[in-house]
Amino acid sequence: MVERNKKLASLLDRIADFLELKGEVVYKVNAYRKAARVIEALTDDIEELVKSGEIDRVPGIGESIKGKILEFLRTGTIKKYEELKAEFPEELAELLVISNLGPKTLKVAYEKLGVRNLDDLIRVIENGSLAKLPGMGWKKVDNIRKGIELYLKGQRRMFLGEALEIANYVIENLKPFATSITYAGSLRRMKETIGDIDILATGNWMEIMNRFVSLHRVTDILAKGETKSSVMIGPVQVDLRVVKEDEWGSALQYFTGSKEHNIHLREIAKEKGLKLSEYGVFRIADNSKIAGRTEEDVYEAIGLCCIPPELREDRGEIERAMVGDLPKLVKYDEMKGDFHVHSNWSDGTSSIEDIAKMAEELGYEYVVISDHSKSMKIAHGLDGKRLLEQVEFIKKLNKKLKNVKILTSIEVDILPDGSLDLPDDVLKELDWVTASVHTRFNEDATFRIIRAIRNPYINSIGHPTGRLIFQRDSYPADWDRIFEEAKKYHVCMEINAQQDRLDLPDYLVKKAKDDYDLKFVIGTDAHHIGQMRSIFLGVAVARRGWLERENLLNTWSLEEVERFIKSVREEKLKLKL
DNA sequence: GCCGTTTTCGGCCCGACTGTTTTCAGTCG
Repeated sequence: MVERNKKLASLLDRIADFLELKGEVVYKVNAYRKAARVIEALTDDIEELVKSGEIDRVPGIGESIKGKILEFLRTGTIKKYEELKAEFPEELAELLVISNLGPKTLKVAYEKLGVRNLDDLIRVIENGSLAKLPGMGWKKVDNIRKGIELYLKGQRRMFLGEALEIANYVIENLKPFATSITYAGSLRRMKETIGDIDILATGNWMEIMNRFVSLHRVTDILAKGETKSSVMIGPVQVDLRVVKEDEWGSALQYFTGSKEHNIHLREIAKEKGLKLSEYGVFRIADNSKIAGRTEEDVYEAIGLCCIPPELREDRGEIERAMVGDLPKLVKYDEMKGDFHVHSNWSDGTSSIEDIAKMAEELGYEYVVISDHSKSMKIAHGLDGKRLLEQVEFIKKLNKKLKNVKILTSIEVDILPDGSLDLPDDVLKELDWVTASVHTRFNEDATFRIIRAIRNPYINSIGHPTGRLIFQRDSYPADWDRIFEEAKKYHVCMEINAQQDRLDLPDYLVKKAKDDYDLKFVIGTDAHHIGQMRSIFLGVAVARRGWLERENLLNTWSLEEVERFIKSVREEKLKLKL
């Protein structure tokens, strides 16, 4: 995420909060919110866009907000924000994230009861004065109390992999009783983290709902009805909805989202005299239903081709679907190899033979064994001598293997000065070389990565941002410069498929593809053969990054990959001369 | 505040639920 964009977005968000508290018209508030989302999603620094004049073409940013952006770039803040901050306590706006407590209620509590922060709010709930306000009552106050409890617990999102496991458990157990059943929401869009799980089914609602709430792993039943039930499975909320067969497509479309995608879609429907809801597509004129049974029907009725769930974030996919020009995304079942697996030669627990066997089982043509290099002492990293022993070992093993080839490799450490942890005369013996940063996560890594990219034997950068989801942010880095250099030196970006990495993240994948036409490799970074199965998480990131076959080496045959490696090495040696 | 092969003004996504209402406001997804 571009740091400056993030700061600007949060400032605009806060202005929206204050305006909402002030009672401004909702459209004005929404305009600021939308602009904040748009700016946050930009992969280019907002200052660059202003300089180049491209800012005028960014949807959702008009004269007024553009003026505030200029002001922000000039002064580091926005006068309107400072004024509003003088009018309302900042802490008050923060309370808006509490469920069941909206701006209207909060405004009245502030004006009539002097509520300025969470402590004040709890106090007026306890002493009953909030319930006495006009339009309020004990039930509303009770719901706000529940909202506060949730807020204090700090709702944790979960990894995509965790959510999929739970969703699949529910679906497997309900499948025998449903005509159709699948997961929807951010899970179906394969977002990197998931809040709660939405499952959609058709069939006999009573049977399905009964089975659902009595699943073994259910720890709490929150609600049970004809169309919607909610349970807790451990700390995770799972919602199940049962819909009619002829509403399956529109319901699936609606519940898959994203919200932004759906809003944009409905605007387009409206322009065409249509109305889109979870119940179907209707002609506004006579309220007749023209689609709803399948998602394809729904999109088609609005004049679009069906958009893969991973793209539904309103980042240009709707415009592309209107002209029938969606990317042909890589598919989950077309992976022909894994570019990053550790063996028991370093810190992995599986033998190279077992890794080969697993690769065969997964239907691969090749697997890249890349252990750690020597400076990773904790991981028993390989020095030059042991690495060359491993290369000899693999050469012999390859002669015995029939269906799969092991490519020799190393995950060589990029040292603090940008040099590599192994000499070139060792690296040149390998089929593939991945270079990764494993130290000094707080320092800007741009020059280190660029120096590594310029090495003639490097093929890819491993987990390029170094982030750990929920745990550690990316180190600061100038991705434009890195991608530019990677393009010049034919270096691929890894999409690391470990569930807590997913690195490169989807938005940078899209940027690297769109702006620099880079190539990518998915590596599971497996330390045990079981983890090789998680490659689908990497494919999900690739799809969310709009990748097609030509962008992703894993979809290529062994022959294509070897040809690519050979030509790239020749090119790079030429550059060196 | 943004936006325009219906427009430079007058619109702005759709529906459900809840609670406090006697016709609707607030909140949510």
